[in-house]
Amino acid sequence: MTRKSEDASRSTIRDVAARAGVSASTVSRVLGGDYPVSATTRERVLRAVRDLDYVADARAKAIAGVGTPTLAFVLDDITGPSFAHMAHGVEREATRLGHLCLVCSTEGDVQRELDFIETMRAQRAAAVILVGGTADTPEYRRRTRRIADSLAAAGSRLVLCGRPPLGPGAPVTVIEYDNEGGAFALVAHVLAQGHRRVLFLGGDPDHTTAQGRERGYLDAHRARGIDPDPAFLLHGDFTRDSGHRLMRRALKEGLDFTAVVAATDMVAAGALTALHEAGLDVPGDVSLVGYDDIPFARDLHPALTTVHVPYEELGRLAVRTALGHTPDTPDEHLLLGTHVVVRNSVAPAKS
Amino acid sequence: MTRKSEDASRSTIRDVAARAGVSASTVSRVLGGDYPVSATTRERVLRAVRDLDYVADARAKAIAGVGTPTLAFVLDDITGPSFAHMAHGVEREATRLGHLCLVCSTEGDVQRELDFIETMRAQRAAAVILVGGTADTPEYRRRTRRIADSLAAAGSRLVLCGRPPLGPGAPVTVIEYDNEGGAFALVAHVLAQGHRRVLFLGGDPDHTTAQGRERGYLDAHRARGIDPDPAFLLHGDFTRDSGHRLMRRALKEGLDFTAVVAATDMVAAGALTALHEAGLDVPGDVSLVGYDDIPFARDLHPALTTVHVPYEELGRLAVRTALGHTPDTPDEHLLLGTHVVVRNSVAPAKS
DNA sequence: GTGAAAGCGCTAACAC
DNA sequence: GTGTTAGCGCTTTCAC
Repeated sequence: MTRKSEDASRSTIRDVAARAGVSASTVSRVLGGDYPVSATTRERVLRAVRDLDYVADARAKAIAGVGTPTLAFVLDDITGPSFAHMAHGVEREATRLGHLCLVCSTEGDVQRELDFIETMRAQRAAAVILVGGTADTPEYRRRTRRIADSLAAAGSRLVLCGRPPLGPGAPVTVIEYDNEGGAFALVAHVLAQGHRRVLFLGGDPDHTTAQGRERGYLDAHRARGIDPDPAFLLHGDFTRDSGHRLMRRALKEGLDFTAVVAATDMVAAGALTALHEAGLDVPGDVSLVGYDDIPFARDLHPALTTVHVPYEELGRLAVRTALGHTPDTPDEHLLLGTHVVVRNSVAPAKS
Repeated sequence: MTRKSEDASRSTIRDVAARAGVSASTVSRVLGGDYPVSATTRERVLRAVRDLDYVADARAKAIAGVGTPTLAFVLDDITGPSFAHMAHGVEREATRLGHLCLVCSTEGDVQRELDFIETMRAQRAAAVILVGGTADTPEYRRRTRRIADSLAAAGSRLVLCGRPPLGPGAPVTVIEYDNEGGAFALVAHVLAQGHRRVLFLGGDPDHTTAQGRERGYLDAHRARGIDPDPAFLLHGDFTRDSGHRLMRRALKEGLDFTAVVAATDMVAAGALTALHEAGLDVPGDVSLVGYDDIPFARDLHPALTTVHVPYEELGRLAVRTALGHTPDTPDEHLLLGTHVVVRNSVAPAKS
């Protein structure tokens, strides 16, 4: 039966030393691992440690130069399935590599993002991973570039995961996936089924991820010599509710389409429900596709044709590359591929 | 144009002091905020800070007694929607209260959980929040109890969020929701529609959450004087794939049921797809209900009847109560209510 | 108003 | 093997 400390909250290495009748250095040594200490001393120290339920203060160790490295990641909202998968990848790999993980959800607030990064710099985080796209403005690039420089100067590293590069020369690691290419392939698939009036349920027009997917949508049309009707480009966000709302609106306005491309599977889910509510059959009356290939996509009815994105892999790679980075490593930029997963939500166009 | 430091990685308060021609204490004072410092000195210091892109080491501040408080939360896998929502609640509230958040996914590995908690104790985290149910064994309780004591002795706090108490006297804060009650109401609703042969697609029989829901299922039957067929109790985990697998098996084995109760919405989603694949209509041929009320539940077809659980609220409350705890606060135990959300996946039994 | 000195909890270089 | 000392980067008395 281990006796509990009287006041573990204050128990320090010196308390342990005192109780064991040795010096603090000795305690440090037995706890530290590989250092010759006599068996009996070690025993006494260990006993004192147990009695006091002592555990060394990690912060103190850190400033003494032997801390557990930490890694930070910041995302919009962990609640989105694709974010969650990236986060999971980051988290797993960090743990595997013996790093602690600090998180922050910004709820899309740029200031929060900035503040958090500064805090991470103060924490001397080994790397800061920005997860997911963002509103891309010149101002944003300028600020982020500065952050990247600061972090780099401090021996840390900024990682953009699922977010485009900042431009040449910025000391950042970027791991992204091909939104444009994926959307292109997806829309090409829809067009190949004969659809010509294809609705696009997009996100925030300033958001990089939304932009990439929209570009793919547009390019796929142009590649076929089709000039997409601007009225078919709807904007919202990446949530289920946005998809539902947008779809209802399109229906109410009497937009004449035979297929709809949703910017994410969540959006597609909401859209699907709106379609069902309107008594429309998918894909009989209208075809529908999503993007992300979240696990749930298979359970929609009909099972959703979508684009698979290796989110977990993305997260894992982000930490691996960031942590593997040394001052002479060239700045890395990985672009992961995606592929269309054909299921049952697309049918040939009627006419 | 801010001049960038030559080597910000080493720039310390003394570097700033030197550059500003003052002492370290003075720098500390101007950065610290409320302390009389002459305007010109302050200006010089601030300039040096900018020039060197200096930011005080948070770890050092911490051991000097003025750190940013930190809070840790550990869960199985952020990828599950309900976990994600709890995490989100925790994260938001922590941020609001000015705390940093450390995360750890255990992937269900008990040892990982233990190790992480110990690490958090070393980090002097203000509270450690264990999110989600777990396999409940005497061994588990003993260990967790010890952890709770250690944490308490160190002035920290163990919080069980969505996990049952450890027994009397343990210094823990527990915020849970009523699995049993929710399941009871849900199953009662199904039985009220005349169903008598109701399949239960459960989770790990040792897992507290799974157990609670299973108890609710059983009790609802008994309350009606029905003795549920043990063959109708299937066990798996809380994933979509588990639901799919279990449902297929039940179908293949020719189990004769008219309704199915899934332990989570994810399980229900997989089950629904399996039902569809078998050419069965829901709720025409068989009724189906889930648990958790994840956003997606509305987009299943038919929209899923389920139990709403205030996950975010749960997370928020967990941190609020934990952080509000003082040595003389009585140990709190909050049990949040749930309610059935009736949608379209249940129909009256045929016969 | 500002600096020198002590101290936070730890590790490491240097003695013995 | 083990203790003493210095030092990590910061804050905070305590003097002046």
